[in-house]
Amino acid sequence: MIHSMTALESAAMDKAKGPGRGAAPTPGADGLRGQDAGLALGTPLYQEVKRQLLESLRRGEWKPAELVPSEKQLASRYGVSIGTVRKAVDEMVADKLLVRHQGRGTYVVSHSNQRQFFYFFRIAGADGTRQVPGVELLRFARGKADGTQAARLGLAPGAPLICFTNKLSIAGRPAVIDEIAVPQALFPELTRQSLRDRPHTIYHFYQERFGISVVRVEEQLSAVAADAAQALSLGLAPGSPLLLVRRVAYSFREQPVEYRCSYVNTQQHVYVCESGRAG
Amino acid sequence: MIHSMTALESAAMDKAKGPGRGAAPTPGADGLRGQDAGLALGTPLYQEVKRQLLESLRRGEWKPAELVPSEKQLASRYGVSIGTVRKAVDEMVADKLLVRHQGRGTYVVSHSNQRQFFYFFRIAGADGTRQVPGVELLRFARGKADGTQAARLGLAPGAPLICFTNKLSIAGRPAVIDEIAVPQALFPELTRQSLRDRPHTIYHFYQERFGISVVRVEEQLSAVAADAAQALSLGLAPGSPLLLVRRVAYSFREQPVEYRCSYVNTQQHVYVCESGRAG
DNA sequence: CAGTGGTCTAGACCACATT
DNA sequence: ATGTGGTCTAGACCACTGT
Repeated sequence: MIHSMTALESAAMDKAKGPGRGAAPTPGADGLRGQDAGLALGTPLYQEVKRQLLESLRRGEWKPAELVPSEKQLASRYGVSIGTVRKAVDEMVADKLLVRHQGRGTYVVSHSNQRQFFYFFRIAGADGTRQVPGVELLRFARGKADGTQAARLGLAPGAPLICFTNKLSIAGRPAVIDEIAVPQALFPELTRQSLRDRPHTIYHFYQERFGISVVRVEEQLSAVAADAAQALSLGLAPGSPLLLVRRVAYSFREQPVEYRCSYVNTQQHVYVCESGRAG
Repeated sequence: MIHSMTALESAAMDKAKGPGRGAAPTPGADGLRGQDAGLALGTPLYQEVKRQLLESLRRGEWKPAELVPSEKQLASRYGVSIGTVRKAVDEMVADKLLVRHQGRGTYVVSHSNQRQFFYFFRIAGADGTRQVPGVELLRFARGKADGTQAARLGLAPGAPLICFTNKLSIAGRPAVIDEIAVPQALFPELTRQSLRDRPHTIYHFYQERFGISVVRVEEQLSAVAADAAQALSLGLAPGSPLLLVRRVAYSFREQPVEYRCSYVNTQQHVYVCESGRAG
C-alpha cells in the first residue's frame, strides 16, 4: 500500500468483502485503478500491471541485464496481490522480456546473453549445431527509404536511413550477406567505426548504445538466384540458389527498428524453424 | 477427493498445517502422489497433473474437439487444488494441445479448426495473406526408409514407409510440391484412394483416421535449384531457385510421425516465420 | 438458472542463492 | 539468516454460455 492514493480511491475502499475482486470494472485497492495513465477499466488487473511494467521498461527505468524489484515490492507498489504481479511477470517471461532466477530475482533480458542471441540467429549446420559467426563490414552509407523499406519500417518514403552490409562467415567460410537498414532518427550516432568496433552482436550493440531492444522479428523467406556481386562475396557461381530472409525487427510497443535482407548460402547450412513449442 | 487412495497415502495425511505444501518431495493429499505410474517425486505437482493429462490425451480418453472435464472435476480427480490444475492446463494451452472457451469448457484441439491448420501451413502471398491451397495427389507408393528418412523418423533403415507426393496450388497456380513419408506401422490402412477422398487437411486426416495428432513440427529450410521434374510440375524453368522445407512432424511424447520435403515456388509466395511471440 | 473458465486475494511452505 | 522466486491451497467474485 505504498504509493499515491487518491481520495476518491480510499473512499471507494468499501472493503471487508474478503478475498476476491473479480475482473469487474469496480475500482479496487489503490495504485493502478486510480489516476495514472489511460487505465482501461475493463481490462484485467494483471494486464494493467504488465502495461505499467512494459512502460517502465520502455522508459529505461530498469535497463537490460538489470534486476527488477522483487515481486513483493511490485505488488505493494501497484497495490495488488503477489499472485497478480506474478501473472503479469509470467507473460513477460513468456514474451522473453524478463528472466527469473530462483533465489536471486527477476532480470531484464539482454542480448549479451548467448541464449538470447541464438534466439534471433537461426542459421545452423546440417547437423543442427549453431555457432557464432564472424562478421565483416562490407559497406556503410546514409540514404533514403525506398517504398519497401518505408512500408516495413513505418516511415514516409524518402525518410533518412542508415544502410550497411555485413558478410557473416561460419567456420571461416562466407555464409551470409546481411543488408541492413535502420532509421537514422533512432540511431543518430551510428558510424562506420562504431559498427566495426562493436564487441558483441548487433542487437546487443543497438541495446547498449541506443537503448533499443529488439524483442520480436517477423521474417519472410524465399529462394532467389545469386547476382554477380553476391556470388562473388559468397564464393559461388552466379545464379546459384540463395535463401533470402526479409526481416523486420520490432522493439517495445511494436515499433519497427530494423529492416534486413539476408542472403544465405545453404550449401553448408540451413535455416531452422520450430512450430508448436518454445521458439 | 474422489478416486483411489492408498492406505499408505491416507496414513501420510498428517494434515492440519493449513494451506501450502510446497514443491517438496513430501507425499501430499492423495491421487497423484500415490501409486499410479512413475510418479517422479521431485517434480512439481502441476507437472505431474500435466503428465497425467497428456497420457489421457495420448490414450484417447478425450478425442480431438471433445470436451475435457471441468477444472473442478479434474482437481478432485487428481486430489489437488483448482489452481494447480489450472497451471497444468495453462501450459497445455500454451503448447496448443487444449483450448479454453469461457463459460463452455476446455476442449482438445483439432486440426479441423482453421486456425490450427494455418499454424502449420506457413506459405503466404507477398502481402502476408494466407489461403487454403488446392491439393492434387501425384504419386503414391510403399517403400523402405533410406538413411535420412530413418534417422528423422527414428526408425531402422529399410523400415516400411508409405510415400506420396502432393502438388499444392494457390489461386489456381501450382506453388508447392510435397514429398511426404510416413511409417507404414503408424498408418496401416492408408491407401491412395483414402488420400484422394480426404475432405480436410492432411493432419486432420491423420487425426480422424489414425488417431495421430501432430502437435509440433521442426523445419530446416534451404534454397535449391529445381530439377527437370519439379520444374515441369511447377511450370518453371529447370534450375529456377526453389525453397526446400524439410519437416519432421511430431505427435505426443515427441514421437516423429511424418517426414516431408516441400519444394516451394517463391515467385508469388513467401514462407512466413515469427520469433518472439505467438507462433 | 447453474456451470464453466477468468481473475484476484492472502497466506503458507519450499528450494535456492546470497550474505 | 535473509530474501528471492517457485509451488500450492482455499475460497471469493466475475463474465460468459448454455438451459
